[in-house]
Amino acid sequence: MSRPPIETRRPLTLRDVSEASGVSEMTVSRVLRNRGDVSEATREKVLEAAKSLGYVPNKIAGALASQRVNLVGVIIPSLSNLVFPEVLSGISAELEDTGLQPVVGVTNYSPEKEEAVLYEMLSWRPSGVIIAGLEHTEAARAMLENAGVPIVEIMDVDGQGVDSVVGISHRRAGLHMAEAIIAAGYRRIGFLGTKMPEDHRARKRYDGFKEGLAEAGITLADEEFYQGGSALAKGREMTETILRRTPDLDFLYYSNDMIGAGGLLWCLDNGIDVPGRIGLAGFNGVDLLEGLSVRLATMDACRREIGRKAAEIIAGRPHQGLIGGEVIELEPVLELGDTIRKG
Amino acid sequence: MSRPPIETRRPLTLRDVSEASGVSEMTVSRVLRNRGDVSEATREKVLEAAKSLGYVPNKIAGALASQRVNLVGVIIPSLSNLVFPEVLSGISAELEDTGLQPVVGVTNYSPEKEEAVLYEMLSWRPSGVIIAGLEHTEAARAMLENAGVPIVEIMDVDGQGVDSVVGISHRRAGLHMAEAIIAAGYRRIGFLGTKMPEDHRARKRYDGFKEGLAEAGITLADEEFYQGGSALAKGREMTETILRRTPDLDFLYYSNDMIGAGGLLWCLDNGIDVPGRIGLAGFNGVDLLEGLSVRLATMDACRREIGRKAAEIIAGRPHQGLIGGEVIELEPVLELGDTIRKG
DNA sequence: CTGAAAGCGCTAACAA
DNA sequence: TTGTTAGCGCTTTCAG
Repeated sequence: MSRPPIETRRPLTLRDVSEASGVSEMTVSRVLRNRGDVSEATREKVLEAAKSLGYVPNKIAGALASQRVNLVGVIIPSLSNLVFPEVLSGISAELEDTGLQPVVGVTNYSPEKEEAVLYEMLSWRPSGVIIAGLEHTEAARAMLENAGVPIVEIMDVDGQGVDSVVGISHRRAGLHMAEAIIAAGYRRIGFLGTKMPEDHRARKRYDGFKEGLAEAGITLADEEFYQGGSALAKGREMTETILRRTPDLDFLYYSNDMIGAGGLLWCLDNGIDVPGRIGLAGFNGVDLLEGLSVRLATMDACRREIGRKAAEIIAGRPHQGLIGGEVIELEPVLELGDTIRKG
Repeated sequence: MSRPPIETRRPLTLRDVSEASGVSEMTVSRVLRNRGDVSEATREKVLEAAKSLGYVPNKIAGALASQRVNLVGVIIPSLSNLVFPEVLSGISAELEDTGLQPVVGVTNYSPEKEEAVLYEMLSWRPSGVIIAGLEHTEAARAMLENAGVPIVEIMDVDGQGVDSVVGISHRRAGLHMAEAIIAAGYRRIGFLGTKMPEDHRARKRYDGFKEGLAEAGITLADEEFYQGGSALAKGREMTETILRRTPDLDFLYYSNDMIGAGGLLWCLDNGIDVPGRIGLAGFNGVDLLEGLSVRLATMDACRREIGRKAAEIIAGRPHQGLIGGEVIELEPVLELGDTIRKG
């Protein structure tokens, strides 16, 4: 079933509206942007002409002329990670009434791809850039430094940012989780996470976690890593694997909630007493999982809030002058749930 | 801890590279775009100058001059629906090597927001637009018709598209699910879904489902709708509610996999025999859930594939001439899983 | 309140 | 292989 081709006519310009309304291009432009004083009469004439023609302004030309682009570049590692759509949603909510629009680029956790995406974004001369993480290639870092627009690095505060930074300390998140686990009396502790050298935040949590254990004179009893696949399913598998290998583990710390939920479900299916026989904890506070009958212990990473604050910095910067260099550290909240023994 | 402000120097232009390399702007431009023949010697000179200056081309100016924009507008209702990030991922994969870049706009299922987002997108004169659904405001439809670039409406084929269409028939998806359920011997059937007047695809599945039941002389025994909140949790709640109200139901059809999974978990927790006492089915084939011990019956909506095909149409159009009007209907695959009785 | 002129930074088209 | 010229469609600036 095919229909006649869309006709490719010349796109309408300001001039068309100008001619149709008998008003100069300049005045038409003023009306369409709500700038300067225009008499109500001309205003209406113009608006009507524009509407009846179906005129859509050309922002390319507008941006070139005004040297102003209402776009904010947002660079994130992934859209399937669940965490990032939430950050995005915070950004998008905060930007709602500012006239700014987020443009998303995805890097798949590849520094090279990140560099390429950043280059591409900067070539559109956005009003600001929000980028996940503090670790970038040298070239990317140079681009960020020279972009001449506000840059906000998000998610992580453990390191040195280029301009502003909004996030949590993943190192301390891991450390605090270790402390809570030890305080609850667990001693034979296993770690389960992703095998992703480029997931710096997961790594920092891992490091912080081990640090926290070390403070209590404990070392990780076992660990297990995975790559790709459905996180829930991987959580099951890994849990089975690690418990088979090291049966006396009494706690499993998962580097994210999805694998943690998989592990939890596996334990429940297999009649393992949680948190009596074994305790579990994840990371992120994914609300997706709120419907589980047993609530997994986790740490909320303040994802929406991070998005909001980052967007706020970009949107606010022009007003408060180009200050730059804010560092906003949010405090992740430990939620004990039902998978860590109380007292 | 604050650092000195980012210095706001004049952005570099082609002219700066031209002067630094002693080559004309035009030749610099050619080198940077890999266009036309340039001697290896000049080429290297230019590249080095550009790199050492840290020059990033201005696509705004480039796009205006060349009347070409390597952006593809993608307009979707939501990023938290899980389905859409998957579609996006298909689009982004297909566009990978075409030089085209997706730009995402989110409508929150609001037709007015969709109209606004579309207007905004078209004002950047993208090379094409991919938009979810066939239902738009009159103004939005007019914009799509007059955009002068390929338009692909995705997800749904039940209705009349503006240009090309890639999707599945949600009506028939619902209908087939009804047939499968009846064939398995279930008779007292309940429906659980979202209370979203603007989710036309869910509505079409609902209609198709009832149609399928009607063919067998059956009517829906009960139904329950929800709005907002964690889908998994809502699935639990609604399942409890509907079964309390209508205890003799022997099948529950959920309008998406997440609430379906919530219902499944509730049944398992409450020792209800699935699929013996009651059968369950969802919709979407969300791999996120692959780790459940009992696999929910579902219908894969071919989300990545839809994204791929849509992007392929946009990317391919310039080559095969502006034909327009393809309609690609994909066939959702019924996956019986473990929650529908066999035979 | 309205209009005219001069670009924004780049590329198409042509000339050398 | 390289350079020159003339815009792309809009906004800034300044003059009426």
